[in-house]
Amino acid sequence: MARSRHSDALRAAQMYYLQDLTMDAIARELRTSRSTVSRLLSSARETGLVQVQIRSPFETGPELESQIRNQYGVDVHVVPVLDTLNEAETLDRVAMQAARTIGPLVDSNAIIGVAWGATLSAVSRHLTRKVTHDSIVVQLNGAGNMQTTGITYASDIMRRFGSAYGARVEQFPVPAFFDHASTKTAMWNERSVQRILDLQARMSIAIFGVGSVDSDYPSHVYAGGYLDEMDLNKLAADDVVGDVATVFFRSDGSSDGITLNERSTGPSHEQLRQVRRRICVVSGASKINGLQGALAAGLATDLILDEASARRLVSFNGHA
Amino acid sequence: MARSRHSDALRAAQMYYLQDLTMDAIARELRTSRSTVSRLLSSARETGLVQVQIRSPFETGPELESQIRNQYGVDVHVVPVLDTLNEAETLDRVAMQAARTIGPLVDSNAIIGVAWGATLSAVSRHLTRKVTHDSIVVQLNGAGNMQTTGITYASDIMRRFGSAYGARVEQFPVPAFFDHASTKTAMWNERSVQRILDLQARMSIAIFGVGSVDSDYPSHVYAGGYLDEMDLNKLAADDVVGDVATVFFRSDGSSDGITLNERSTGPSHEQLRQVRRRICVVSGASKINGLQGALAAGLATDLILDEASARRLVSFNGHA
DNA sequence: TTCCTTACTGCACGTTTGTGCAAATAGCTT
DNA sequence: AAGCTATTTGCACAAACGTGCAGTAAGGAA
Repeated sequence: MARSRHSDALRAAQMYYLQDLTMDAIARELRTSRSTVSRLLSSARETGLVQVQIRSPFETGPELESQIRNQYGVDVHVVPVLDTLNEAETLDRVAMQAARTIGPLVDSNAIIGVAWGATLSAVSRHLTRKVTHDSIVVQLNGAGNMQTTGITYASDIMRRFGSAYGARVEQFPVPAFFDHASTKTAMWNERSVQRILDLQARMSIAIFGVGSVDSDYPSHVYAGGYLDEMDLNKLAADDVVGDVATVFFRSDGSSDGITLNERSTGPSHEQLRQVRRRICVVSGASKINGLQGALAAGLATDLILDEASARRLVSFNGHA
Repeated sequence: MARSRHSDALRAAQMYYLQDLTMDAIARELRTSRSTVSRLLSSARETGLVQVQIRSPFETGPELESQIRNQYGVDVHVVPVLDTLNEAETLDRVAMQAARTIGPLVDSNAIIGVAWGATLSAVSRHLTRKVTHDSIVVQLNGAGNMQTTGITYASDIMRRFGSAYGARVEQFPVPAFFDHASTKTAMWNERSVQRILDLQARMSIAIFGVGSVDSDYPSHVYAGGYLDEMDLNKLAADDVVGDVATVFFRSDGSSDGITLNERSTGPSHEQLRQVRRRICVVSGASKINGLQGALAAGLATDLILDEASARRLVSFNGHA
């Protein structure tokens, strides 16, 4: 029976983590084999029954973190990685740690806004389960583009978030950018769209990466058929350095007069800043410019990034 | 340098618990040996840098817990132990789990009231370290008796609490019971005593066991030279079933008219009930009667006890 | 400098833990 | 009941881990 399985996992977890017994001893008490106990414990970790937290007492923690914390006023988690790892490995490690960091922040009745992109995709693959009630995962911005509807890619991300937290998933079935601002206006009056916008307005957590215009490894937005050449030229002319959820900004955080934003489906920066917890995940030193702009715009309350980027971010501001 | 040691421990902990690397891999990244990493991780756990939490989603948890929760309105943690273990082993396991359960509740600026006794002694030996600021550990009741000052015994407990949480320790250098109520009145007007009483009045957490009159394994209070035969007779005549911090109560939780309480140095039940978190630790089925009285008196907000006792507590009330 | 004390490191060994695989069991369908 | 599929279990082996011990480095006193 599934009932006893769950409660066995609980007992095993208590004995293992709280009483420091060996799996062997636990197996004897539960009258089962040691390997079953090993699996019970795995599933206990997997389902979020056991939560490992690292509370970095930041008065003594690495000064990198407190430096960033002070400069930008965000709660920062630096992920230690060797500088020699390649982008993909780094992303994987950052994503894994981001997923575990996000876990404790998610709670029942949360409305979780989720963007899409390579970073979020990686994060979504490492989420640890956690039981919550009446939570909702809502897509922050449309994912359709000129070639595909982009739906499957973004919806995979959303689905993983939803199933990790037992939350209802609300997709946003619109393109990333409209061709005409007037179409957006029209759509924004549709009740089906308003339902999503209403959820977004009530978000308690938002999770996103950043796009950076000059990334070596350009974000999907800049390379994936979402924008045509004219759009890209206009972005350059407007001094855009990056985006969050397909809404663009300049290095100083400003975004006034960037016309492309009028056709974008992501939440305005003003709206985003209303959200209580705004978690930004960044991996890869090439995103520095975008990240700097996003921080200047005050888009994040929590920042999770790799050590190399953290270093560059500090020196970036240091001699700027 | 101690600096790099601490931050290595942090990095190692992040890599081990958040990125799922093996100690071997971490050792290579930190350019040290695997055994050093093992030790770094031990110290990270030891110092509370890593915190393992088990969040029992009680809608599906063992019904024992929710039954007690509903009957007595306390937050309960049942410690799984085989019924066949002896008292000492059970106490040890309960104490270990109690210590880990208490950890997350202790915070900076806390004033922690601590009683003494076999249970608290065991708990104090298993506390996990946690860095806090400006916390104070204050002794709940005097420990002197007719034969000894009881100071070393109780003060060991206090000292362990203090050093685990980096808290200042405030002992209460009075006997457990005065011979004359008038002496107590006099002492209670002394400024040195008032300083302690003032701290007690501002406690945010209180931690105590229960004494049970008919325990097979009688509490120190009933056997240790604290009370003479006349006192014990009077307790029996008053229908006393147990005590918390040397303040007695009856099975229904009442304590009016128990004259011995006028000579006791522990906090009155009324005062104790003012404390936000009141954590009661109980091990051993023979304490059921005392525990039942303590719960009836509403002395605890949190209860940590072994499974066998939990079962007896439920059936006790079931056919009562 | 030399000697002493203390704390840390890596090795080697025994213990503990994860996991592929085959057997067993449970759940369903016909 | 039989037959099928999907899980779950225990075994056995390899991988990962903890710890006593001896060697080494880092301070401190004479």
